[in-house]
Amino acid sequence: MKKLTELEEKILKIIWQMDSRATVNQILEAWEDEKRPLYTTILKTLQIMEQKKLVAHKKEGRAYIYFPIISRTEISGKLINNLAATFFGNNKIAMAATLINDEKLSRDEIGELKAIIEKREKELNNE
Amino acid sequence: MKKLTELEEKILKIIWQMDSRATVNQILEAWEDEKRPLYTTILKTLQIMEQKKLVAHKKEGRAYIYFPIISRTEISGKLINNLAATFFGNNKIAMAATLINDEKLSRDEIGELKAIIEKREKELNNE
DNA sequence: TCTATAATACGAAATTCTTCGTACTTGACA
DNA sequence: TGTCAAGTACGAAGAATTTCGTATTATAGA
Repeated sequence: MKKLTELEEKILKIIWQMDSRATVNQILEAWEDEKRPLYTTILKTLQIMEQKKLVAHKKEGRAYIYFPIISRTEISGKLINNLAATFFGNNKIAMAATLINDEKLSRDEIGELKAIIEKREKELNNE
Repeated sequence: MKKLTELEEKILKIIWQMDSRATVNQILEAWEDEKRPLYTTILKTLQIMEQKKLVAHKKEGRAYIYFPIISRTEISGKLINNLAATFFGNNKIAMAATLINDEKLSRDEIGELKAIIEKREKELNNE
């Protein structure tokens, strides 16, 4: 799977925020930050994304509802791996350390993360 | 700063692997995975990257040596934030959890990560 | 200093992504 | 069932990225 384009990524992000189903107009209304694209730009991009098997649609009432057909986990896993490879010499620990130390996690978040790690440790011991 | 293009990202990755300084030919020789671009493609891209203030060069012997003028931390921080925003509703803990649980970290790596977290916890307590 | 050649410069073609304009289709409702 | 507005289709223009071809420059070595 090739890297997502700028627009593809933004569109998917919004669809996910909308519980993984949205019409063109809903995507348009939910558009964040910079200037919104035209209705037809989003539609056209969705049609291309459909060819690429990133999304599919079904008709509901008058309009099409688009939904992703690749999982968020699948894409994000690939992107995380790519990030680790490109910027951290494939060292995921170094990447996690950046996340922990540079990205201003709060005390509570650090606590949560510790709990996740300890849970994972236990799981590994029981395998 | 806009997202890096495919080629820009690959070129930077290689330069970093080379201790942050490489000639066009060195980049070419170190090219990974898929088919190598032409010499002039890499050169041209470096020249464009220079306009964008991503790299600079100096002459050494007969050839130019290129080096990044943005820090790896700066770029990766932005990309990590973007990834968290796009795929994890801005929840960095969820992203870290994916990294820990899905990306097959070994027992040792988990241990390392725990140490990093505990160190960070202490720092937070002393602030 | 002359020459061969390694290296850069750069415009234009090719490709990919995004935008735009407009034609076509369809369903709600009078 | 006719109309109109909401929605889709789609080709072509525009923009950005990548590739290519060829001209120019410059240094190492004879």
